[in-house]
Amino acid sequence: MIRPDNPLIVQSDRSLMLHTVRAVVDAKGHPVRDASGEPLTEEHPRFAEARDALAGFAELEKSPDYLHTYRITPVSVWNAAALGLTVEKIRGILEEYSCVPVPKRVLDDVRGWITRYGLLKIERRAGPDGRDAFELTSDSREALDDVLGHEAVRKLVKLDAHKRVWVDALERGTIKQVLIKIGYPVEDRGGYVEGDRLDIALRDATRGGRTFQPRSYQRMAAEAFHAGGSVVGGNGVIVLPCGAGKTVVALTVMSLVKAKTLILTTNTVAVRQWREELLDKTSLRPEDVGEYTGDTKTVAPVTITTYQMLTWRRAKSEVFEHFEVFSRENWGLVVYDEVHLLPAPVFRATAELQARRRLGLTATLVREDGKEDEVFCLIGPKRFDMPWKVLEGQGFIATATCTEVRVPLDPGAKQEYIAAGARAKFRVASENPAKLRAVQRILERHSGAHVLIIGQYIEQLEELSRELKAPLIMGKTPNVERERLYAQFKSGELRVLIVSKVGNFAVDLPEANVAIQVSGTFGSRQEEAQRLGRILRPKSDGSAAAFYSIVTLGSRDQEFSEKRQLFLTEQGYSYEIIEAAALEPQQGTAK
DNA sequence: CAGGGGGGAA
DNA sequence: AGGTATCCCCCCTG
Repeated sequence: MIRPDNPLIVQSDRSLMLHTVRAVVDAKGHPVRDASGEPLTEEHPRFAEARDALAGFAELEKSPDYLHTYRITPVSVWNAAALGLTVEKIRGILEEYSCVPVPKRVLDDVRGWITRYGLLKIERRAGPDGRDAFELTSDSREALDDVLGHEAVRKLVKLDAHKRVWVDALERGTIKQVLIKIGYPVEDRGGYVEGDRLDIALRDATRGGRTFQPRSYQRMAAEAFHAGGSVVGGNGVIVLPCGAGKTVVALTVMSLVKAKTLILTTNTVAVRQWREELLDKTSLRPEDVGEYTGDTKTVAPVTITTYQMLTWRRAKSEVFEHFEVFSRENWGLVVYDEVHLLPAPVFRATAELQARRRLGLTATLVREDGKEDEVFCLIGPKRFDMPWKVLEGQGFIATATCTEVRVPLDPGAKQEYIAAGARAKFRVASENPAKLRAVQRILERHSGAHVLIIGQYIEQLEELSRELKAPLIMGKTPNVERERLYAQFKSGELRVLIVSKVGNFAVDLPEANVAIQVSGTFGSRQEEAQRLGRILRPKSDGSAAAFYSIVTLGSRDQEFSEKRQLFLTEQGYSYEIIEAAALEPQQGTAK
């Protein structure tokens, strides 16, 4: 039933336009105007539910005030399909919110994609020589012939006399990468090696003296990953907001798999935090958990390392030396922390790990390099997700307000901005000295708060550090120093901490409740989400968190800022936009 | 053996 | 696209 007052328009190019507001009309249907004659608008009553329904299978592309644009993409549909969304359900959602008939072509495209997912399967067969062999199969001979028509596929497979298609165990990952590129996401039913057994349990009242229970959604996520046993389950991605406790999901999965585990993460501090969590919340003893980093190289039944370690090569060498060390161990599970950041070379290493269970953890499945399909085929599809606002509603992550503060370009920097080339303009605008004053006003506004100031240009951050007399943590800050400052911040001794890109992720600072972003990496949606994530740990007093993004009015900085906000907007956060002047005390009450 | 500096990589 | 920061190893110093 199509209703003309619905908020959605579905176009045949698979773009979706969603109205965020509608005009306020009087009883006669005339627009109501305010005192100055401007027509009044109100949030469209079906906007929020439509936005939440679309988030399941479409990606937000643009979010100006009145009209949000989404796009339905193959990977977004495949991830939805992995969670059981069907063409009929998608049709139902589109028709529920659309104000015009849904073009048949859109549904045909979606049907085509969903049909192709799982049309090709990889099955394990006992080979003649007793070794495992893998067969690429399909109920559709036509589909098999179609992919065999591609040179890249033929190079990776062997056909036998019965025209059956065989894949070498070493090419199991590569064939999936090639096939997804030509539109065939394979269902890998090849199963896993079990790995060396490791007795690991979550620490509970009877074991450690202290009670620890995963939250219900953490348990659900772990079980969704594990479900299906040794053939279907056991690989894929769990998507949970920052601060929702993804580590605990991994620990729960480990207690289900009970095998040697390799954990890959982004940096050394994260390695240490993983280790502490493992020792705190599981039955593992210190000697069971090894750190493998630049500082310490211990391989233990549970080993934690960084992505860069995994792909490190000697100059001009082809060999991943450390990866070879890990290859010798019989892992039953590999955990990919912050899987959206997986560097491209890790895909190559991961292609060789297809026989191991693989758990990806992330807050945002989006990447800015468009390699979502590689994550999909090498780690696995999305197995579980939970919208940020749902967890916020249940009190598991803090309520947060987002504010974009627009600061005019400092007069002193104006000439420089005009003279700068297109490339340099972004940097000049990002480092706008006038941002300092806005930061100071925000600090006054939140006088008792624990504030993180986050930016990407070291010079800018050093300047802020001098002016605000607050310490700065950046790449060259030694780990000891970092840990000292983080500890001071946690204890409350330190109220304001400035961090460079180091602070983007994997830093657990439960007390932080205000974040001020002064510059960022171009239009990175995931970076914006990570930075908001720094302040989402629920506060002991249940208070709200505040996120500020300071941008230079009318500049490249402001344009990129719009792009950065897309993911969080998709999740239901809305940015209040204010001018810097509104932060000044004398005008503070005016709204 | 800890810590700092240099160079390379993605 | 855009460019910075970061992390790794190795070598040096005391």
